[in-house]
Amino acid sequence: MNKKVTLKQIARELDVSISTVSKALKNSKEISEDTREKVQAFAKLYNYKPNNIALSLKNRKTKTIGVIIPEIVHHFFSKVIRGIELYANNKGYNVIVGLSNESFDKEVINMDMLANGSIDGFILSISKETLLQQDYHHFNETINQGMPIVMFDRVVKEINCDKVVVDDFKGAKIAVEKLIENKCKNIALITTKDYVNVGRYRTQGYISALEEYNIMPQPNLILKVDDESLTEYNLVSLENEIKDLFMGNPEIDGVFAVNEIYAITAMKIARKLGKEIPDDIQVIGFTDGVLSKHAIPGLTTVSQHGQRIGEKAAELLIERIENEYFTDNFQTVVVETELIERESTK
Amino acid sequence: MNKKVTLKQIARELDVSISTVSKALKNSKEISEDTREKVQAFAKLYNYKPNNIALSLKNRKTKTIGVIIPEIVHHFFSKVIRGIELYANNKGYNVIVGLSNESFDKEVINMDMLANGSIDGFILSISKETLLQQDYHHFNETINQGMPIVMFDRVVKEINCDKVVVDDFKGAKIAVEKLIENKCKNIALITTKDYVNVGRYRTQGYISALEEYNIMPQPNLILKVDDESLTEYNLVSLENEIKDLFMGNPEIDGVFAVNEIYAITAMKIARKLGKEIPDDIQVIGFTDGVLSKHAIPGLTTVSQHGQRIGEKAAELLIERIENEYFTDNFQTVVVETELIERESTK
DNA sequence: TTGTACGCGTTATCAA
DNA sequence: TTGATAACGCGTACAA
Repeated sequence: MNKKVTLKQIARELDVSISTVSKALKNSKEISEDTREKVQAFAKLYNYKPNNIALSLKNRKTKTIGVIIPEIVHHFFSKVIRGIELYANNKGYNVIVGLSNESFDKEVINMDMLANGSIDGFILSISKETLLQQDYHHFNETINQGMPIVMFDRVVKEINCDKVVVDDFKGAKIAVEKLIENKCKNIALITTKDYVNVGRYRTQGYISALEEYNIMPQPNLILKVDDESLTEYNLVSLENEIKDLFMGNPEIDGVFAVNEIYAITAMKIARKLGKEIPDDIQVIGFTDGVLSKHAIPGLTTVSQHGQRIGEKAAELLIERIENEYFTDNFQTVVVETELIERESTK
Repeated sequence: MNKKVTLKQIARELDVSISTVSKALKNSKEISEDTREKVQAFAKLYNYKPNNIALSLKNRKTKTIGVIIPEIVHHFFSKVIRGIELYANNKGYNVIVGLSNESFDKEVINMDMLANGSIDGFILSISKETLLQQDYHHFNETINQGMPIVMFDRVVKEINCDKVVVDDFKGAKIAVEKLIENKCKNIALITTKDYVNVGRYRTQGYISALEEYNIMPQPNLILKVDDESLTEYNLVSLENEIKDLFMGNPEIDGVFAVNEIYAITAMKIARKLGKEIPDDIQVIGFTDGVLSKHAIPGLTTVSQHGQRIGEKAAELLIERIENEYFTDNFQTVVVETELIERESTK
């Protein structure tokens, strides 16, 4: 077992000083060709690589990005991570991932673990519990210590930092407009409780589209799903709520749902109730994941371009890290959505 | 902006030595109650936290695990990561994620980046390209440098290390036996090319189940999907291959597919060809992801318990790290599969 | 009770 | 051309 070699060991072995070795490996002109070759050959033989930790300590830079997300078993978030990885790796950065699991405490603990020197900056999406409690002190403290943060998707106006968001409002509006243009007269909305701001914006987009066409929003057509558990979708209760929605409003001929699960479940329930898709009811979801693509019929969805969001977030963060201006000029980048049409609409 | 405080700054401020501060913060009896309180109060005020990097350098331990996987936008792998995170965080470890994107080069580069001091050990699943080339030198080099590795799912017998695998053979066998018991007479297999060993084992399980029941495996019922791109499923060509399979063998009344996508696609094609599921054809897949759960009809699958695999891998790795025996006694842990029955079988 | 000195691995500056 | 020294931040054995 050949443990990792250090400069010191090479120096001892070759009977020169540590700094000579260091310089020789950097091809410094100060060192004679002779020793340079000798050192480099030896280093190559023993596969010398500088120790990242020592470099981090010296440079006060870790070349590592911390990512905190609520959940990783989730198509959107994993796409974002892929985007972050892609961009960060290209720039020579590593990515450390922490999961908040939608919990405030875990979010704080994870950030604490990483904020003490392990990383150069954060990319994060806020947990539901944090949004609910509206306690954002940990973000501000981190920023105050000179550690830049970029938020994505679930962002919050109370914090001053770079942000990358989807145009939830516009994405939803375009989707609902599509349904209206497709002759839907009674369009239901299946959304989250209002404290999840992306859900709120999408709800507003829905209403705005209706108003655009002088359609009066009907409160009874709006279902705000009660997901008390925060993390796991309770399928049975979701199905029941949607069933009640359809049974109570048989005139529904279009559905806009703020995520894939809601949309897929709506399709399932509709068909159980004897409705054909898209003939009787047209459905559009949000988030272009595997479910939408492989559903039968294929689900028309608003794609968020998760990977692009990740890349952009990484770009903003690395920009700040490398230029060391941490305090002003914050931007909010909007990544456009795209309506991907499949068979659940006409 | 209050930059992070160090021991040195506290010492200077309070006009004591650095080591006094250090000891005081550790509640050492050596230090007088007086100074202890003074120091602790000051530290608390300025929110002192020891610098992880400095600790890592000193202790030669980073308390960080490196995870290299081929792809993160993938239900199974993200579940494994969740399991790793869960266990690792509990033990005070962080998780750094690298994506090989199924490429040999990226796998090597990513490991190189992390192996130089950034982490204490690896958990990884081998990329398809690496499996194809059968070049495993980077794993051995890493191990030889005293860095422990735990492999999961896509493992390889050539490397001596701890492994966590699914019993692909048994899982497949049980699935196919189920089909046979359900009166299927002509069971097709949709699998990968043989160099993906999990596909190979599942194929063997399929054959073994047939033989158990004295059924002669029919080569024309076995489809080895040609996924040249390695990373992205080419849906159209997949659909065509499956269509040819069904058209060429109308007697097929059961399908076992080695992953979700193959299974879902098989269901889709079967129905396009006018077959009812499960009445005309019963289908079982492998990997219990969102697709299986939300498909209509729900897909019966062999669940791999990804999260448990991740937890176990983390446990094995941390065990080695903390006990510093890196060279022998390697174990291969088999995580049992479970057949989850839904509506695609009778 | 407090402080000094050293080492973790590296690089940069300055001295020889 | 080479080497010694300091510094990054911390903890600890040992000296005062």
